Amino acid sequence: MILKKNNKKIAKKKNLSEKKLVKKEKNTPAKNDGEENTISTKGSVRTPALLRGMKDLLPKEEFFWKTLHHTAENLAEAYGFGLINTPILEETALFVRSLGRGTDVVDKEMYSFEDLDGGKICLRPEATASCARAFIVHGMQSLPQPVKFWYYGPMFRHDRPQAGRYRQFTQFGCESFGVHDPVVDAELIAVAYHFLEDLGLKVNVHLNSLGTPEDRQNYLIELTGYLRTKRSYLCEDCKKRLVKNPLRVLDCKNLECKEVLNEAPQIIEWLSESSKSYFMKVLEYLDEINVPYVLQNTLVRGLDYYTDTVFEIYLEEDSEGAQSALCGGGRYNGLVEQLGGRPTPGAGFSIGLERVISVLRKQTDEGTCKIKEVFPSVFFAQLGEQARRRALRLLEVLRKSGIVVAHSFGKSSLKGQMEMADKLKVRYSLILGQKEVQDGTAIIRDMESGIQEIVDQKKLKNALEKKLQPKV
RNA sequence: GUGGCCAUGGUAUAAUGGUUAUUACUUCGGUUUGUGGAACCGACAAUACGAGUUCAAUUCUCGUUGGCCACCCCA
Repeated sequence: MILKKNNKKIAKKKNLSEKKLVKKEKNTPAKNDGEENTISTKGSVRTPALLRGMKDLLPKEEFFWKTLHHTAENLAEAYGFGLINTPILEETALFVRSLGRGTDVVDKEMYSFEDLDGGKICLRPEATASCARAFIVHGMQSLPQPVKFWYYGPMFRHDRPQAGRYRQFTQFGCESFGVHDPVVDAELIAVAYHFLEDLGLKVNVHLNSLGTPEDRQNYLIELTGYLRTKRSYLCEDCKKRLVKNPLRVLDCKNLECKEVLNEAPQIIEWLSESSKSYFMKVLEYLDEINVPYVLQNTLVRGLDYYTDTVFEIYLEEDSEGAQSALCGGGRYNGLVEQLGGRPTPGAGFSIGLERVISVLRKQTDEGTCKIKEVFPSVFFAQLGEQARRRALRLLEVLRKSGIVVAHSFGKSSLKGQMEMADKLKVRYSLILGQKEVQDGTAIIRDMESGIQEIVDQKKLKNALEKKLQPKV
């Protein structure tokens, strides 16, 4: 059918030049596999597209990812967190019960579907609930407390894609279960802060406390009461929020709403004495370990499970941009119980790595990025079949001694290989030709000065190590 | 989910209701075959998809898909 259509189209273009006609015909599929849309301008088969909001991580970005992973691993382990890897697929109920019905994440953004056996499952939209589940399932309440996890992996939310927002994204996060102590909160904030700081980012920690669920409930009543009296001044969105999730009115960006909020009751004033002093302790500990922070009494988090301390970390400059929240987290003392475990306090944070990388890339363009990519410092050029064989062997030796050597066996001309060496910006090239193979030597060429020296193949490794040592 | 802007080779771009779709970078090959950074030459390679208007659409219109931005929300 499609074939017919195409012919029709070609027939229509009867005044096309012969050349163009031939080209078009070449692009016509010889046969159709029965799939729809198999026609493409590029060849006879339509290339399946990248799904919306998804992203391929290409080798040119790998370096960032590697750095982030190392940084996360080192930091988390230094603070005594143990790696946990929970499945990407979970029971849908896990998130409905923890994040709460009525939150956008659960209501609109979950990739949930029916399993082959009829069970309701979904792609995890976050990892905290999974950690809590694992904590319960593996009876970790009988481990020495706190139990500290760190995780690193993909999360899924069917949101509308935007800069710094993908449907599959990667989070690094830490969770700490079993201890209700301000030190825990402070430590988590410190880890998140240092992670971003280690990457050379200047960030601000925004901090608030929601108190106990009772505090929150009392405050909520008070706040809703107040907002109702000012209802007519609020924007449309906030009117909806008033019914659905009044706390969110607090961080509305609308100016008139902000004005209304100036007079609104402050959550801090509604905290119980113990919550208040708990929060003060968190601040004191942060001062103690020199983590700067900003109090933000309008900061509430979108997920239901938070209690007491909540925080977000933003990039210091350009705090506009809705996507500038790099990290979010807080305490969730009721979570484990909500999921059917023994009452267990907990706290954690997670960092959106795509956002971090987008900042790092911007800095790289500006030349202010702290992270620098390491290139191979040696290139191996070979000439002729015998040299190629010998080169393979020598490369093994060099690889085992940890020297990163680039090569391009695909190119046969020395000229081509030298061009490649130049593009890779290596410091030295090794040249091995017919002559060298016979003499058992190799040429080491300093790419900057062009000076060459002939070295015995057996001494190649040592010679290179020596040359590379001082500058590295 | 709502609104705005956008869609030309791998990347970045030019142009046009009509004949060979511009240019640069990248990639590949070459300028006497064992030496890179320069110069020159050549090759590969694009109008997102579908429909409509038209003698003729890459250009105009609509739809789809995708991207960016803002909102919502969140990391």
